[in-house]
Amino acid sequence: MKKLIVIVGPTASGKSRLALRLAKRCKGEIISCDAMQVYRGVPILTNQPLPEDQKKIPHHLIGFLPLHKEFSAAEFSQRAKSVIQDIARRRKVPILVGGSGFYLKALLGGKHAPVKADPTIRKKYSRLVKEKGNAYLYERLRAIDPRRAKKIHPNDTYRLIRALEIYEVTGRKPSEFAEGGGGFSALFRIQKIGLRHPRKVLYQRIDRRVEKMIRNDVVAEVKRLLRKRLSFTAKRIIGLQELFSYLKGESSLEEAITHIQRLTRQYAKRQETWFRKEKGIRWVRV
RNA sequence: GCCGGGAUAGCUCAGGUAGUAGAGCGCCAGACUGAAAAUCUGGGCGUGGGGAGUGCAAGUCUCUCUCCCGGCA
Repeated sequence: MKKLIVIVGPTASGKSRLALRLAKRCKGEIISCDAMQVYRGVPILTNQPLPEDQKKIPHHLIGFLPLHKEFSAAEFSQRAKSVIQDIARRRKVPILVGGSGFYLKALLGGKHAPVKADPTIRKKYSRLVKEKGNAYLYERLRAIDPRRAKKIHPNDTYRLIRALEIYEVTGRKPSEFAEGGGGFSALFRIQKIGLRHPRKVLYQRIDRRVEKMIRNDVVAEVKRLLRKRLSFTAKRIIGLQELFSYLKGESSLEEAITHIQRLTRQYAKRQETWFRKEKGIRWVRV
């Protein structure tokens, strides 16, 4: 059976470096599993691997998508599957590297409702929430699919809307699309490596990384995007809004930096929560 | 030096008529069914600046000291 290496861990834990080392040693190719590194034009802001490293080792799913395009776990899963199989066919070792736990789950974890996000439907429900509150949406979901409703908190508008969207598009209960064993992950012998640091060290690394981003002139990178149309997904890149507000004179650079550092630390914490519960990871303390 | 205004959770601050304290943010923990770097949930005993006084009882009233911020000199 073919081997698939998966490297997980919070942001700034050193995943890319480890991946590069492994790839050199075992003729591997790297596939990024990162919701934001897919975008073109933001290599500094999203910490994409350096061009020189990408030249030495083939990297995939990095910096290929224009910022006005939406992206999703679904699309990631599709693309990653074909890239990984292609690598394996060429007798190289695919090395999946990333911090987007949900994307990893979409790829390895199994089935999901085959329903694309529909902006019109979502807009409709967003308006409903504003008018009648999320309790109304929750009751509506409970009426059609109590099983799914039970797993969603009434305040979690995001998931409520998604569940109702699935129902509206397919006419079937969202809970029918239950998780199943993924056919894809069965094709490989998966070896998961997790990177871990003491919390204090990780936070220091994050703070330093943000400072380095500034030194590498991330401000210039972001300035070019000021007047561009950005997709819903791309708008959520950490640091984008903060640097925009600096560029528009609404905050100082100092404030923006502190803010970005904090958001990144909070993100890293959530990533740790996600991966901590994941089974079969060999944890490496760096 | 004088006149005001402050000093309460890590930070910013709320706290009629005195009855041992809350909110936002942070922080910690958790969830996560194809927009996830998102979204959501749970967690607050803190020598109430120091000292003295009045009261059954003081963050809350009185006095005093220390420090901070305005204004006037």
